[in-house]
Amino acid sequence: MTIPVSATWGCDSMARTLADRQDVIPVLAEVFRDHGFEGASLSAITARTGLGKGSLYNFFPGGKAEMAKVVLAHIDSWFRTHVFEPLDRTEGGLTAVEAMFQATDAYFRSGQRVCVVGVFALGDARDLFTEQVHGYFAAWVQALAGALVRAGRDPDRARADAEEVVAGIQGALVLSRALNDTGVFTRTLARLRRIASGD
Amino acid sequence: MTIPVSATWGCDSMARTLADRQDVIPVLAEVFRDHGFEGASLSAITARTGLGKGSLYNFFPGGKAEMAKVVLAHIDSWFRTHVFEPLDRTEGGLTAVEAMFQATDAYFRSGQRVCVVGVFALGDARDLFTEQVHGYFAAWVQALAGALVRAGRDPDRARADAEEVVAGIQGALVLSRALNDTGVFTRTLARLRRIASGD
DNA sequence: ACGGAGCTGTACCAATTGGTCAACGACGTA
DNA sequence: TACGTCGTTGACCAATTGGTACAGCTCCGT
Repeated sequence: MTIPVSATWGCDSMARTLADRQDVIPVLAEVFRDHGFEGASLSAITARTGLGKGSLYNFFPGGKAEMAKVVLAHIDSWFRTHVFEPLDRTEGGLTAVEAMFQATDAYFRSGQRVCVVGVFALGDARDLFTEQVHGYFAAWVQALAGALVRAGRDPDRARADAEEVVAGIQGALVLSRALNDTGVFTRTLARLRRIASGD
Repeated sequence: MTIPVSATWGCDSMARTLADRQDVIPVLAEVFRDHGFEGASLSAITARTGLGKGSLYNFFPGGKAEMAKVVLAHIDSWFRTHVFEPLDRTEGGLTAVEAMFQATDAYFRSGQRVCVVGVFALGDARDLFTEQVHGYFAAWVQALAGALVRAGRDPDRARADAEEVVAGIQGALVLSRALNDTGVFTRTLARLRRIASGD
């Protein structure tokens, strides 16, 4: 009945548990992305990850809530290193801003992939993960606004522009998914680029 | 135990069921708004509406799916009469556009209320109500783009602007809810107004 | 070779899910 | 006053939910 682990795995062992927990996180992210927090049932999670409940609760003793927290932390970390910190490091130019748009377009697959944090923000999950949901968007707006200020924009205007860009990205995700048209996302991103570069 | 219907209602009878079914729809909309489609459990619905499951299934034999369809139709109808049609009727000016922004701000309570269609669009429910989700946003973009064209804007530009405004509204809902700050919604709406009026 | 540590699948749990249905009782008519 | 109609209720259903417990397994250090 049961297949020996080594038969399907066959590598050295120490890395096993650590590697697996790490490897599972992106899969969990996809499940939460597709179904939201409430909709991500344990059966869906076990099916997509290929892990039994035992393993899942071994990795994440806190159950679904901990899985979601880890996923949010993983996303936050990705955006911090690939988007927020490059923006923070930028001096005068707008190349980091353009890099942000490219990273965003790639990450969300031109609107075919939805934002987990955005999905959480719209539902009940917001109140379970207030901190992380708030932190993600606040960090994004702040990083972008800072970069715009350093590019010479008026601080109030920079903050307003940053809010509009971040909101615009989220809205483009909603709209392109609703209309099932990646063109909407691409076009909206193009217009947001213009806003970011100061019209 | 049971209170006679006439004691709480006291009107003529023929209208009763019809009136009730109509009255329930906004309550259903609130439940779907708060919890999404999957999250709107029948127990939550019975609690908020005060109706037993029997009455619910008497009004909506199709169950949750029919309730959601009716809610979507109700929302669509509201937007058609209060937003889309005024936009369609407008001739040259932008007063209907400004009216749209005011109606939108009031409807979404400056971002404290979320868009049911947007919530559905991001989740599994999109594929259950493809038609209605698509129709709502397509109609909005089209009505707004038409008004902008009639106000003298280049058709391609008008469509891009309309997409950006509608997406921006949805994004502002996400962002203001995530940051728990209605100011974000108000500010973003102000900037979208500028886009709509041609910078 | 042995033993312990820890990963894994799975049976099981109470609670809840969406949905059904038969009995109840309020109503208008006669 | 009696009756038939019909909306309503809440118990009940199988299925599924998130979560627990545990026995069995593989693996590693000794």
